[in-house]
Amino acid sequence: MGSQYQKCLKSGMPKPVHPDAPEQSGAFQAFIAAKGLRATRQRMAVFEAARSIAGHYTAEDLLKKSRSLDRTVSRATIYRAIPLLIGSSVIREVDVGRDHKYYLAEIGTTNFRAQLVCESCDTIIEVDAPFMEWYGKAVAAKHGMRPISQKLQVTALCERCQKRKNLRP
Amino acid sequence: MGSQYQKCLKSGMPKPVHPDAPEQSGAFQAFIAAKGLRATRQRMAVFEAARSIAGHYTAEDLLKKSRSLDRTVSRATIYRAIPLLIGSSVIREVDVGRDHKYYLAEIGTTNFRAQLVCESCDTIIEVDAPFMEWYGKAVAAKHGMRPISQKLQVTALCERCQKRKNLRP
DNA sequence: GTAAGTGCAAAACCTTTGCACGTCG
DNA sequence: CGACGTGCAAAGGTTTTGCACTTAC
Repeated sequence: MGSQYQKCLKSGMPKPVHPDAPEQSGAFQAFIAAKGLRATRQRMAVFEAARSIAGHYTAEDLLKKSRSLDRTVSRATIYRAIPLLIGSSVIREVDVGRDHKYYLAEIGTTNFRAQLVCESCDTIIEVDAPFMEWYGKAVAAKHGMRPISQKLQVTALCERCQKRKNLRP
Repeated sequence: MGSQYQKCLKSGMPKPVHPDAPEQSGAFQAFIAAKGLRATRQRMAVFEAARSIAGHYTAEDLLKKSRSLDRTVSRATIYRAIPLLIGSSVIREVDVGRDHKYYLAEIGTTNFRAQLVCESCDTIIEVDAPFMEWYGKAVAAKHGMRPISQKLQVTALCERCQKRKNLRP
């Protein structure tokens, strides 16, 4: 935590990539350029991979997919690229307290989202919960704190796993 | 995750220790006995330590405190005792996505609690949010899932850290 | 050309586990 | 006694980092 990349992103971030924009790749390159970074072959491969995987995926999934686009992408590059992708709003990080974090292609909604996590199969469903954003901010303010972000996470058993006697798939 | 202890606790758990009961230690021993476990010197030391630390603490904090009561307590014993303490409702686990988990002596309230976490100093404030319990369950049900637990976490900057220019203490 | 970026492998970090010994009942 | 519990140290698994080599600009 707290790597050079994260620090770099916190200060003076150019405006985020707009996920709905048709010229996604161009926007990411713009972000890269604005930060004085370089659009390397590996970075672009990770970017393409990050956009193309459906649903929630792990860093390892991202590595596999990236390597299918560019054989030379290493694990270190994945972990170094992730903060850039988050900073440019290409992906979002979802930490549901499992052993690894999940990532998700950001698709434009700015609404607050809650995560419904199946305890058995780890499937994550995201649901809009705009009211929560207000609620969390109000709670923080009530305690003299300046709100930054919030997370609502419901652990549950999905329909399929309810039928399957709670076995991991 | 998913150790023998956790499995053991999931099935046929005797009724939890009542934190408000005056004879706490006795109740914990009762839990231990009901599970066919043994009330060892180390276990009782960890139990006493877990009850005596104020606020949120880490496994390492618990180890230090336990060792101050019984020099022979090892790190392994701490990690093996934690699921027992959780199972008997002596402590509660709080995972706010930091590198380590936090624990907290359970003090009787059965209300749902949200966590207000200071991003800078990691201080955790717990606030009753009974409405959220209903809300989370409703969201799960709406998606055909059977709710198990939920977590509302607000990351913010506490008053002290707002003044201190966000430096970690 | 030169500084940023990369791959590799080792390190870091909390937590878990295998094993031989200790001890509770 | 005999199984449960313990300490120690090593293993686990994800993420980070040091270093020398590449490469984008």
